[in-house]
Amino acid sequence: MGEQREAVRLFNNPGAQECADVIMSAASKRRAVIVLGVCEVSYRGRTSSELARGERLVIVKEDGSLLVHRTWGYKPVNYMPPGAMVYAKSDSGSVVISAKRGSESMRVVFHKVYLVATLNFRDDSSFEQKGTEAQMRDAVVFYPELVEKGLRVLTHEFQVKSGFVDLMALDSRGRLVVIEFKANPAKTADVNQLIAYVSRLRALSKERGIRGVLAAPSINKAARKLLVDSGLEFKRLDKDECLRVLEEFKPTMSLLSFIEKGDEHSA
Amino acid sequence: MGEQREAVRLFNNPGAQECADVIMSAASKRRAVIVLGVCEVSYRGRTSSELARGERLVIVKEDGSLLVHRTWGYKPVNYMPPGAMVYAKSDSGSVVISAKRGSESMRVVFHKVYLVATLNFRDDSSFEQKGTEAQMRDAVVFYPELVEKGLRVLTHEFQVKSGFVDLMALDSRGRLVVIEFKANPAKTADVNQLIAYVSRLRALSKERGIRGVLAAPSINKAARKLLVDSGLEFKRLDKDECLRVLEEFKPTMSLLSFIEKGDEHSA
DNA sequence: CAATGTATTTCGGAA
DNA sequence: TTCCGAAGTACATTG
Repeated sequence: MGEQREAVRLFNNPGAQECADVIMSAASKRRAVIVLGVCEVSYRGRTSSELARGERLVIVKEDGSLLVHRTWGYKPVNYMPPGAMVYAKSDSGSVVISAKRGSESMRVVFHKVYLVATLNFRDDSSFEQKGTEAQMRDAVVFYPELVEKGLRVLTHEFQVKSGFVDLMALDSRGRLVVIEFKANPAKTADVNQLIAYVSRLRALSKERGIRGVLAAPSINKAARKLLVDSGLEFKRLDKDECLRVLEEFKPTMSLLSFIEKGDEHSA
Repeated sequence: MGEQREAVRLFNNPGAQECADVIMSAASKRRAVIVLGVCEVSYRGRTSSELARGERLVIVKEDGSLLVHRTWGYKPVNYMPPGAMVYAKSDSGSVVISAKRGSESMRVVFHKVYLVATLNFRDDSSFEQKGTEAQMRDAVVFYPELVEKGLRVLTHEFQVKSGFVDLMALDSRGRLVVIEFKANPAKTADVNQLIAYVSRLRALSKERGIRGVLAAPSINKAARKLLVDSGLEFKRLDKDECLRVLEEFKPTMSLLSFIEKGDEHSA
């Protein structure tokens, strides 16, 4: 017995009809195809784009995604996301690959095809990645001093539906403090969010002493200016510091979590 | 005479040494290479990742970017951005491709190579795209009725980077209108941006009649609620409509642009 | 399904 | 060069 499976099948300098057939056949079997040749590309959908004639690598993947790569750059110059319906046909000596997905459509016309290869690939390995996280908010809930001394947390759902979570607290002088956390360097949009929230809160309560604090590892210059001009505050909050606190309080956390659930039931 | 240039050079089932040589040779000539085969990948840098053995397509581009693609998904499962130094060598029957770029490094080990192809591609076409946020704004500048009848535009810098507010105008009753454009469906963050700007403007000028308009192709539910609750308005603005207007006014545009530059010099 | 945040974000333009 | 925000962002996760 030899190999049953042919991982790569090559078609060198195929005719237009043969090329179209190969692509359609692969698509029907849910196999990926790569095409090397001279093509032009047009796209209509979220925007419109035209890419004139040039030599490129086109990848039709088994999930319907379609990538047009030039010989430089990380990103494809044109593409369709997964889920597109892909068709190929021969048209007066050219190969036309078209893809549709909702209101988006893309069309690749190959004037010359150097190579087509169908891929019957096996790849079920999982992709393992380590080293990302941001549960700064939980850390602050358990150790409010990370933000400032004397802070008492009012809202404290440390159910991590990570999302922009505004924490409400009282400072040492009894003023309401709205805290917004960001795991990444704070941008203008983050400041806008805090401005919008605080301004709504002030409009509702007529309370003048409401403070707004943006807590993040860093903040860019424009954002900082906007923040200060708006009478709000920045607090540098290091991710590693938060993680250390979290580690330290981990046992307490699970215990408290249990107690709170008990409280809920008794309420 | 015949063709001088060979756009694609194929090496079918190459030996490990031959494969490594081909890759190194291509790299030295600044040519892209694609490799089909069985590989495993590890990456160290911004995070750490391991990808176990599987059949994949690897692209080494002429700018030093390195992409590992599976047969599904838009994104490469592993990659190095442009600017990496790429090396290839044969190591006890395997081909090892390594890439370094600052503190980042990636290593692809091919246990079996089905195909290597070096690409000597020509592709100097420009990529033209239409339908961006900036173009929506330009369209409204030339045809304010796209937003509402009687609107007069105050600020009208054509290719100004956005950042603050997109457009200031007066409505038919003389009220100040702040308009923010979004080419994509409007989200909460976009509403926040408008709230923040309008609230600052109101605080500064004590003017009560300031209107805020968010102009976008659509708006999601949460964003709409926030918008309305904040006393602001939504205006559906179709991308294609804007493009048609732009086409119509294109000659006028370049002329006006020229005149404005002239004004700057005379000022 | 919609909405929200993350990304080894990448990419381009302006300060 | 650095900074900053858009992207045809894609993608996972959670309500």
